[in-house]
Amino acid sequence: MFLAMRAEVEEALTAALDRLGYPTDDLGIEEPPEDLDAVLASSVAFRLASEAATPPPAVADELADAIDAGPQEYIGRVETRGPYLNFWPSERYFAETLAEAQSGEFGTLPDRETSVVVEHTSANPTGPVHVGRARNPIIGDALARVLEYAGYDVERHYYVNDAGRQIAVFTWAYDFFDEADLPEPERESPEYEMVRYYRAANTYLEEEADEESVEAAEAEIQSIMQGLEEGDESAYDRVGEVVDTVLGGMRDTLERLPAEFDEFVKETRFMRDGSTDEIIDRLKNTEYAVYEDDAWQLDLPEIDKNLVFVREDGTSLYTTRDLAHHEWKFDNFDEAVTVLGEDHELQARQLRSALEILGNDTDRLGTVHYSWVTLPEGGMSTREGTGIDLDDLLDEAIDRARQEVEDRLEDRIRDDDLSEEDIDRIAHQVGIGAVRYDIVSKQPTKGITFEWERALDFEAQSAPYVQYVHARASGIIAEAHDENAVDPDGLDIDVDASDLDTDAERTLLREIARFPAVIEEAAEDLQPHVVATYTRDLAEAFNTFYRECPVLDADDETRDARLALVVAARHAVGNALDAVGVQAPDSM
RNA sequence: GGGCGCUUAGCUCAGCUUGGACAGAGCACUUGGCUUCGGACCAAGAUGUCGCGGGUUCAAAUCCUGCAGCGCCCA
Repeated sequence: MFLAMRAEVEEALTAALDRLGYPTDDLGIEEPPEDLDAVLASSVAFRLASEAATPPPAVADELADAIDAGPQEYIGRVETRGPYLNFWPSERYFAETLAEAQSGEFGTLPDRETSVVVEHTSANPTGPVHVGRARNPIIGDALARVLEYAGYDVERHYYVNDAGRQIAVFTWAYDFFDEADLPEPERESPEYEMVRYYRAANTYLEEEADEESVEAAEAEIQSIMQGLEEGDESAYDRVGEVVDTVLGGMRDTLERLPAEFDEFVKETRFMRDGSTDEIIDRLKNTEYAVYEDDAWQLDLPEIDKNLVFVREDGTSLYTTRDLAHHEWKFDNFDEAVTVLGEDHELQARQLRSALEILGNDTDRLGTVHYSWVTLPEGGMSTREGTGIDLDDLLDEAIDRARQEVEDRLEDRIRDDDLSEEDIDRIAHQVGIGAVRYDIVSKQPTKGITFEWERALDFEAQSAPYVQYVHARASGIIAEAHDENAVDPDGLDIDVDASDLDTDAERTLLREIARFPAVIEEAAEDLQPHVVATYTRDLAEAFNTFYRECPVLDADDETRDARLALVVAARHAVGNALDAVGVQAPDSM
């Protein structure tokens, strides 16, 4: 109802301004400070004061009178406080919020009939997924979920860099080294087994081999790359075997988050189908193309650095192939969103600019950048084998969560004997949830230094705090279910929201009402972290309500109204967690 | 050298896109609350040169500009 109320406030304010002969271009809509339980406010009076030659508070009063005159559904009353206009919700606002949130779909916005492809992770298939890049699948998956809630038709893609030099080196190494000479893998999983060849190759080329051996290896690596460039099927097969094996293992790790993909799109696909060559031809014919230092470049407007799109040796570059990739996205989807590390910032700007030059509407392209997770001693590298594997982080998180559950087992008030399976389930939900929540709740552009204690802190403003609210709400509903056979997914009782008249109940209902607007904002700005911030506010409102308002022991009318409120809160908190990819346990 | 990003309480972070009501949370610290639906909770207290300087404005954490520290990028 928040969205509807905001629309109504905008309309009423515009009409009032119009009637009084004021400009309506800037309504100054904002949210009121916390000590006011109004839902919306406006500071427009400040801006009109000089024009009206009247002090702001007087203008505000004048506007309030003008608005009062009109008919309203969700605006209960308008009051001024100094120069500010504050809008209080009507009884109907609360009643409809309560009714709307009885649905398990609460927070899902109407279908936009717009398809969007979310590309995320896209890490080079060279070895185990490490924590340095772990923000990508977590942010990317949350973003995809938020967009689905916002009514988009979403596909998740992983773009596989299978054409770069690193992969050619890897392919050469896979043939060159004998497994017997390699160290034991850190885990029994394909990517851990395979990365040994990759690391051995880099050590060999950089430190161990004599000049002659390096030359021989380089010749082989070059021939693999040339083979790909020329469409040699045997080169694709050799590279494909290595890439698919490593990727298979990485995929298993990502599924633990869970981050799943609808499609793994290979870079070589756009070499094989000729679209990269076509892009090169078209770029050469644009007015921005220059031939300098034996390479074809684009002299992009507003970007100092030229974009090289054909190398000296005639081969294409990563970005050239990515241009073909993006035109393919534009052919198949209405919008495209990409989650990229901060190191791709320049590339992304060049890509956008080049796509524009090629005649594409780049408003359809959205980009989210995130900073690395680093260790106190520095960055993480697959090649050097420095860093924390995501598998290890998740294992540790689950172990610590399990320990936490077991420690709390004795002083549980609720006598619902947890089985071994329950403990295992909770450990997974809480452990993985805590990791995801910690990452998704921060702005992606801020750097994170990884520290075990901090990453696995279950107190703080963390997932378990919010998950606990869901478990509490579920507990109450289950109990009510036992007593009255109510449907836990929505109460079919005739409920009057006006029975919910304490501050705690009203505050909770106002928080619940905001959820769809939060989804809309997160989707619009591609910022899933605002949903995480919201879950905390909602959880806090619920806990205050929980403390002050007994549900099952209240008199019949109040009990039914409060039960409906608990159902609504459960849907809001459950779906908000779901939107950022954190599981909502029914018990913990 | 050039470009992009970050800097808010002792610590971890919201708020900045669209300037507006005393800058908000959590952790840690002090205190109170379990015969009551789940204490991974609630309530109260204390905590700030919003990196530094200048500018625009009735009004700046928010916009512009210079600088510093850190991170990243420049076939």
